[in-house]
Amino acid sequence: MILEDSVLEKEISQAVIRRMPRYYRYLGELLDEGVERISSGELSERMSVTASQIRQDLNNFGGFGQQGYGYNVSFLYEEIGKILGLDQNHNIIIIGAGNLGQALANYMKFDRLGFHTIALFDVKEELIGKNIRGIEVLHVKELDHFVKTHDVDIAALTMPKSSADDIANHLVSLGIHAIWNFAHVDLSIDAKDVVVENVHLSDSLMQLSYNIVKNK
Amino acid sequence: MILEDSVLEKEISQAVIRRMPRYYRYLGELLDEGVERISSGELSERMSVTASQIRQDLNNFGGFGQQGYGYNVSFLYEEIGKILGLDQNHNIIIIGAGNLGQALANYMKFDRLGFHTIALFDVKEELIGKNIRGIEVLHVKELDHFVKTHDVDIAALTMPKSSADDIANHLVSLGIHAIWNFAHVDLSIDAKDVVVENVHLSDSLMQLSYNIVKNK
DNA sequence: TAGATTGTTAATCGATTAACAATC
DNA sequence: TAGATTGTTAATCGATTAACAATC
Repeated sequence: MILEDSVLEKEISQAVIRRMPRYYRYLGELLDEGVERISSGELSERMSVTASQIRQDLNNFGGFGQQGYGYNVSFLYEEIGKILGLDQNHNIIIIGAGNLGQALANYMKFDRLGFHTIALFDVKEELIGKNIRGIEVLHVKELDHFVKTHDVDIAALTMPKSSADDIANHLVSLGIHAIWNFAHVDLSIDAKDVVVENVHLSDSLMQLSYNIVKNK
Repeated sequence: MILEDSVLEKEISQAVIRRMPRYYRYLGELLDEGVERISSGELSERMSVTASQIRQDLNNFGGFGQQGYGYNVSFLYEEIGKILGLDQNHNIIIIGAGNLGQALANYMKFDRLGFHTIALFDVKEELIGKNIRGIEVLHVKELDHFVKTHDVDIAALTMPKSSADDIANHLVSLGIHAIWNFAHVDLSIDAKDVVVENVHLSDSLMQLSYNIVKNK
């Protein structure tokens, strides 16, 4: 039974996953425009990808379309939302209440997607007690107690890289399984069931820089 | 001659480019540790990639190693820096002086890499005149004059998505060729010689969310 | 010199695109 | 029904890995 499951369950490549939020975004726009149905051909033109890729991508998760008709926009939007886990709520804590941490806490867009920041943490006394859209900045020494008494799904690391690895491993030991890492390091976490998503801003800037120089 | 050039010039894939900043980061660490030379084998273990990929990647840009010896850390570090354009200065302006814009302006790390923020722009009166590490927040109405009188290499867009596309195209018309886009939209710029690097934070969060749900 | 490790070619693997039968 | 468009298989393309001759 277990064997059968693992055999049937085809792993979906991260290349596909990376494209799903973009589909979700475009379908949201179509929805706003009042478009009811769309074919892979039309969508492909809008998004500058091949229609083949769209159909192939979607069929990793099931047949959401109908021959001769195309895809129902609102249905597909909902389905991709479910695939991405947007049908459930995710509580976020942010470690590092500097500008970046505060910026993340301020994004109302994340709330609309089901991601709710419930606390920020920092070590700087002048930040403790500060309130961002009703979200309080707490001292890091309260982290353990907070995590044990709240439902925390994601920890965003927006503190300096020097402490990132220690904090990350500590959070994992507290039972956190998902880390959104903005620190400029690759975290070394041995636990196998922890997912890490990196946002390396300086890497992104260097990529841009490469393309600038190449362009000249 | 032109034909010959374009034939010889093999386009390097973005997959390779995306890995270069990571090599740069690890080499920087080795440098800090005082390591003088490293083989692709040792580096591959540290970075959890194949030695083959490292050699293949580097050889897109030239032979930086030596048979029987490996790679000289500081030389390779310098060379990758050059490839990524870190041997030159890049002036950045940030459009949108909210938390995210301020966070970017505050990153001293970028300065160390040669990326200097020289101004922020916003429309909110309460932000105008504010000073971040000596960088002033100006009103957007001064944008044209500023760009014409300064050497601006990169524009970072950290304002709401509603105005992102208009501003982006306006910046391009002012002669800016590189955009670091944090707005949650795909910019539609027709100019062919403009490079855009997107940082879609909500896409990143959704990817994380997918992996959380899959993990359960 | 012998040993180590690169640079590079060849083999494999995976992802994208094309094609088309199934079907609404 | 005829036309449109999907779902899916097959073909192509590109990226990764393996292998090894070149050479320090």
